[in-house]
Amino acid sequence: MLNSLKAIELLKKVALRPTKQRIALTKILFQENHLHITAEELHSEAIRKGYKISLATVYNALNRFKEAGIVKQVLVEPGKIYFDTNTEPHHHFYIEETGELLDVSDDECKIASLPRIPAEYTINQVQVTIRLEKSKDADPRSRNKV
Amino acid sequence: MLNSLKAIELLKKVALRPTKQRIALTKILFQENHLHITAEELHSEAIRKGYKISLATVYNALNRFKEAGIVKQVLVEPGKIYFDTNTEPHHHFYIEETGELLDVSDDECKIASLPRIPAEYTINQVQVTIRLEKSKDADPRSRNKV
DNA sequence: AAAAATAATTGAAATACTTTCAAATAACTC
DNA sequence: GAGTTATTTGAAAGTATTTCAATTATTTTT
Repeated sequence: MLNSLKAIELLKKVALRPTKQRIALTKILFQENHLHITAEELHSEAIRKGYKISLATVYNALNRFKEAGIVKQVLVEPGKIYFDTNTEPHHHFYIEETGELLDVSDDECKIASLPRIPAEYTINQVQVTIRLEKSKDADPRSRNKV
Repeated sequence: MLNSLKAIELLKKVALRPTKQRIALTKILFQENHLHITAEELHSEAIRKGYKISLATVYNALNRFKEAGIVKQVLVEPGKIYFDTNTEPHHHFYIEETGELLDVSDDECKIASLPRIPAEYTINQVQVTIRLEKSKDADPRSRNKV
């Protein structure tokens, strides 16, 4: 977990007021390992850690963080927004049964060809989501097929 | 638009009772060109065409269609489910400003390398979403600048 | 072709997630 | 430290979707 000074530094760098609540969330979010977390989960974790913060503030903060470019949204499940602290170009495994999200580095998943982009548009983001499910049969030969 | 006989045929093939409402939706959905549509949009379209059908039924029907594998869900916008009548492996352009979804054929977007799949899991689906935005330099005089 | 069994449709209520509101509070500027 | 500006908050509202239980439609059985 980040210390408060580092958290304040990060918030100031992206021109966000380092309030008590944002510092708390920043400390939880920006760890060594990247995180995939919903607003509700982040709120629970903050409360568990003893911070006094409302759910509305967590939603507000995450939206400011997103605008500031320090988190990204990931949409893999209907009606649920995951926030990803990894803002580098990368992709995801999504495990349907558990709702678990795993990072796939840009290196591990290369796109060979992209289609022609419609005129007047530019690419904002290319997202690859690889949806996984528990193998239904024990036969190893049929695994990893597309 | 499909005729009723073709619609009934399709529904029977996937073991769904061909009710009046499902036949109506099937006729709207499975056209020459593939469709990306939300439940609300499909409901409006059905009403506009003169069918008597409730929104709850549209939601129910789309979920049955999804289970039967004749439509697929596409998640590109928070809190909104698009249904795609193209069930072949393919990808999408998503235009942020308009909420428009465009198909990208499998051929046009080739993935060169996939990461190692975690043990005991199989790939269910690989989705590539290419998010587009209107090029910022719409003014021709400002083009080609860094 | 009834009768019995099964499944689908419906409006309304419930749910889940997220945003908005306006008042109180906190953080910044001078 | 006074004044300005932004943030936090609980509550209410908003949005999309699901569930409910009663009614109605469809299929199966006889």
